[in-house]
Amino acid sequence: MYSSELIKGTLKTIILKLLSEEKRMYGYEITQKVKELTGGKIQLTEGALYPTLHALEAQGILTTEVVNVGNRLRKYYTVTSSGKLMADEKVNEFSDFMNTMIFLLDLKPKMGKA
Amino acid sequence: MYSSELIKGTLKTIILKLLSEEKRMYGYEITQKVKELTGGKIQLTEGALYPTLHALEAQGILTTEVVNVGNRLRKYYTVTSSGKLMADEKVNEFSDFMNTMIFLLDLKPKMGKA
DNA sequence: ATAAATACATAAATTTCTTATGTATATCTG
DNA sequence: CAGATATACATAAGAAATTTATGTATTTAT
Repeated sequence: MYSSELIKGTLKTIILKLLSEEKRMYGYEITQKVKELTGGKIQLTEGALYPTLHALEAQGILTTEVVNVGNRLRKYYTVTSSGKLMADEKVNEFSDFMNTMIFLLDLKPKMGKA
Repeated sequence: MYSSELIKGTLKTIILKLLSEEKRMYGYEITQKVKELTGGKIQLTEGALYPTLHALEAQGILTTEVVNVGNRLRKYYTVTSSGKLMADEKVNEFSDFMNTMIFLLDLKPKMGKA
């Protein structure tokens, strides 16, 4: 787990990127997917996730459909077309930001398991 | 300029890294150096910078010496030995975090002007 | 002379996230 | 089968970090 300061500000970017790829996902599913993809290094908390999803919905970035599974409900989120634009913008901005930080912090590019 | 959300959480890392390289710097100098190195993409605000410097000093991460230049004062900051350790930790953590994000956001490594 | 730059500082307001709490069903484990 | 854990949502109080605004004062450029 990273110190929480670092992760701040990336939540929307992560949500929009995942939803851009996966068609639709529900909140809990997003937390699990992020945990899985990062080997537990990033764990989204519900208290941060749900309010953010609600806000994105209110802005027309996401739409929802509630589905009953067994006896429990799931709220699926889908990105709208403007949401896809925003997802690209956010990812590009973060990418650009990383390059700036690599230069500023004098980091060597790492060719890892990618 | 990046959306401010992104820059959040990187302030201490930036300060400590610069001070680790430059021996000693004063607050205004840090803002100018960051602005210069990032082509204006990151501009530290005084309202964020000074309280953070004060906090780092209170924690023994930085020490200060006030110098009179002409008729104006400059407060120079220097990293202590524990500050150097913290600088390395912060930079390494951010580097690790970036790798995680590159994977999560499916970004291609960019060989740029570096 | 006036504006802009240099150089510090702090306080109120805002944003964003953490922590805590609440509800309810489903599944695993001994 | 009872209790713990996992699934699945939600919100509210508090904390943390930053923005915006304001203040003081000197120096340099126009």
